[in-house]
Amino acid sequence: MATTASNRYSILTSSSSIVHSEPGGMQQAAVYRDAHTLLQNDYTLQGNGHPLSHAHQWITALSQGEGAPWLPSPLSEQDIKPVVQSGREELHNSSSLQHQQRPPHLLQEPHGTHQDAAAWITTTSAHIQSMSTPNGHSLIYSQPGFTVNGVNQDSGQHHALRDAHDDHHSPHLSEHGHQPSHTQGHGHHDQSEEDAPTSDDLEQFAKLFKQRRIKLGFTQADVGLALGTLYGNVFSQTTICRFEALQLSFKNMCKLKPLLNKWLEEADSTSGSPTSLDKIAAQGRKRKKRTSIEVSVKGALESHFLKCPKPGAQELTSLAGSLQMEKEVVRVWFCNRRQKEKRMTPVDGLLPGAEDAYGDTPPHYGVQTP
DNA sequence: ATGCATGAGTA
DNA sequence: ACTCATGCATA
Repeated sequence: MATTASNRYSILTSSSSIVHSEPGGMQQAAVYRDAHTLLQNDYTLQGNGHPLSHAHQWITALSQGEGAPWLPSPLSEQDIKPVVQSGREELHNSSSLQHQQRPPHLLQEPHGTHQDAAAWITTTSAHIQSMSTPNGHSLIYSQPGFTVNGVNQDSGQHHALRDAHDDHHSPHLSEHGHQPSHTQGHGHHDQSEEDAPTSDDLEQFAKLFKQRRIKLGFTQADVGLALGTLYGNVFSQTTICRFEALQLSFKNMCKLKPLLNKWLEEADSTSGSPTSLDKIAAQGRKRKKRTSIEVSVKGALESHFLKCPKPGAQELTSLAGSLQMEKEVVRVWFCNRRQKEKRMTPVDGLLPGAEDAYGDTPPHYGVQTP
């Protein structure tokens, strides 16, 4: 049974009024970017040339009536983000908005042998492998070849311990240093510039950030918008939330930290003249309705994941078939699941013995969730 | 706070 | 086809 979900996407969603016009107060879509470097997150829409990369099944499967609702309209269709603001603060400070960031550090994927063998930090410590933190803290998350030794903590004035995590997997020995970039022999905490933060730094910062943010009375969504006005990069509540919860990849955390740090400074320095303002109006992107997978099915997927986190196309098909789900949904589920494993705060509930049986998921030690 | 989803960039 | 960054929609 359990075939309730996974079929039927609400095709009755919305009237197909594609075009929209901003009646009334239409504000300039603040599109930063004019002739500068762009990053990645700026959806440049044009009326034509839809990025219909992959029209998947749901379209063909059940979209004959008049096209799947989530499909971009064949005509005018823009996809900007509908950033709706809370509508609390409508102050506007004329901050110079600039667009540009791209931290010169943080190398890209080395993709040499292992896709994840990115060697970021590499502190100049002597020993790398002491996961058993005597202090019982220091979040070591060994992801792709990133070694950090959070030994020697200090400033015993914050969180004592979160949980009794005793099941430490075997402290695998990582390869040694191979990144003669620039050794940063920092003996103390100091991470405000462009240096590779350690996972500990990130954890610290995230915590502090959240605290300050709340103190200042901002919501995660507010921050996301503020970042947009400050740097031209808008972020959603989701992202901010994940940052605070350390649910992003290490690399991603590193990228966001400077931005959030800046905002923090701005925020509390100008704690009187709020910032924030425009929101890019957006409208709609027709998305596929979020399919909710039943718990029972999830369980099944989980099981398969433990066995084989990377099922082949064939396996996906059969699995999907037996579960009566679209293959795409299953595929995406696995993708998302894999991403979870790569977060700084790995998913809990890992059974002992079943580790990286596929040589791609390095064991991670990490604890979180206060 | 999270689950499912999209898309750009890669391999 | 997969990873990675990111977010809409939802619990």
